[in-house]
Amino acid sequence: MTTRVLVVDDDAHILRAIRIHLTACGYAVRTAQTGRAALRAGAEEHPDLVLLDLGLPDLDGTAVITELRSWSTVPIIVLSARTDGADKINALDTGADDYLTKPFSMPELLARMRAAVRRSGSPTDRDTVVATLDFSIDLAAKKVTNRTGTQVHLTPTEWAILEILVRDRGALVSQRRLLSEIWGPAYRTETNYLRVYLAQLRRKLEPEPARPRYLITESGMGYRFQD
Amino acid sequence: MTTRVLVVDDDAHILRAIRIHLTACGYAVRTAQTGRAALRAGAEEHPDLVLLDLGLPDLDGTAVITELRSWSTVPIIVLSARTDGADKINALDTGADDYLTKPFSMPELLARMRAAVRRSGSPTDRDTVVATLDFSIDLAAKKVTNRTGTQVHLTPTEWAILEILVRDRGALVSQRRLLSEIWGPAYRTETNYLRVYLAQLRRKLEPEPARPRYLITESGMGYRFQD
DNA sequence: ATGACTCGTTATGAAGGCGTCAAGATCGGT
DNA sequence: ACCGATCTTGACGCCTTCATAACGAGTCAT
Repeated sequence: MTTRVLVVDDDAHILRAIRIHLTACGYAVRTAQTGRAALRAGAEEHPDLVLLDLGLPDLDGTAVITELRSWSTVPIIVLSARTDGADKINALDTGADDYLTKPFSMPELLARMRAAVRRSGSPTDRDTVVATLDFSIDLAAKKVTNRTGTQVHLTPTEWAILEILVRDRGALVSQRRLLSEIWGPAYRTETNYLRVYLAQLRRKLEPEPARPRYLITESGMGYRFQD
Repeated sequence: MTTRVLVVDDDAHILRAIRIHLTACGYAVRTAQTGRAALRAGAEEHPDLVLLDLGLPDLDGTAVITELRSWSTVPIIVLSARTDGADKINALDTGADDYLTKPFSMPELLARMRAAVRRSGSPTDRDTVVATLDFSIDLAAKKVTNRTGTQVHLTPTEWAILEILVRDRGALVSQRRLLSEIWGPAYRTETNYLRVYLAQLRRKLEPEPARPRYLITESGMGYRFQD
């Protein structure tokens, strides 16, 4: 679930510096040095975010924005050495989401990237539906639908547990984390609660509650949601 | 369809200057000089955009952002005299969409406002008419029609609740969000109100008010409009 | 085999949430 | 000032949900 960033700049040094920083912060980085390469990479890889320098050798920066915007709503943050106000306004009105003037501070860029990704993530509601063979879970609508199409009713606690497990689907979630997040840190040792609620969830979701396919127990460690 | 902007700043001069500029550009401007007034105005008027100064007399600016973000996704642009990088990052991570340092150029602010509104605008509006087997709701005309074709009369509060539920039809809407959007953040815990009005809506809309088909209660979490 | 341990399952009293009704309070128009 | 519509507020009984305990099954080391 890493965020994929397309970085476009004609200066190989800057490109390298940004790549190192972003990779260290957990982003998957793809780079392009020309406008055409940027458009190709955008179409091929559908990045979650674009960092765009306006001073490209082949195409005007605003042309890249226009072209991208003709088919995509991916957030675009412009990085530019031009301090001219008209450039800023032009880029923003063409479809850019944000505009930073070089030199900028790396922490600020990272904060603006987080803000841009956060914005683009929620309203579109794409990744919020997790479907299996037997049921599907809509995290945004807080809705679980059966294979027959009927809705499954979950209590607040059941939903809280399922939500954590599904958000980190595939990964092992420790009992401690579940208990701390739902009941509070003081209940870290009440593993009893988890057994009760996991049983209820299995009865409601699993085709064969006695032999769980999705809500897996890792004995002594925690639980895992498996697709 | 003019864009309504809430401008928050403790300095009356700046407030006045911004108001004049924005009004001249076709925005509908509402102002607030304190954090509390801002939160009240936000809940009452549902602005399309918030311009927020961080240096308020009563509340910390980030507290205002947090409170707004607990129930609203309205774009927030922070205007601040603080040039400190940490403030910027903090505000952005709390939920702000953009951050401008004073003094800023008016054209740039306007361009960033256009970008923020553009982003937030379109993805939410779906069909304005929602029809079920028993009634149909016209969100644009604010009208509800019975199966027999007669119009159902709703009070303003009833309509406000129904509108929120129908706009996010299928999704669970938390009690907190309903109360914050309609009565204001201070009424977050008055779940009593919701019970009364949901009962009234059911009596007017449901074929069998005792056994709701459309206005579903999710105990402990919120309400859902089901098609 | 025994005991220690973890897990799944079920049952139950208590607490809190919910629907309902009805009586004041408030507001707006005549 | 009056009246109707609307909103607030409190009280009551029902129902859902929660915490908790008890018990059986499986696993592992001794």
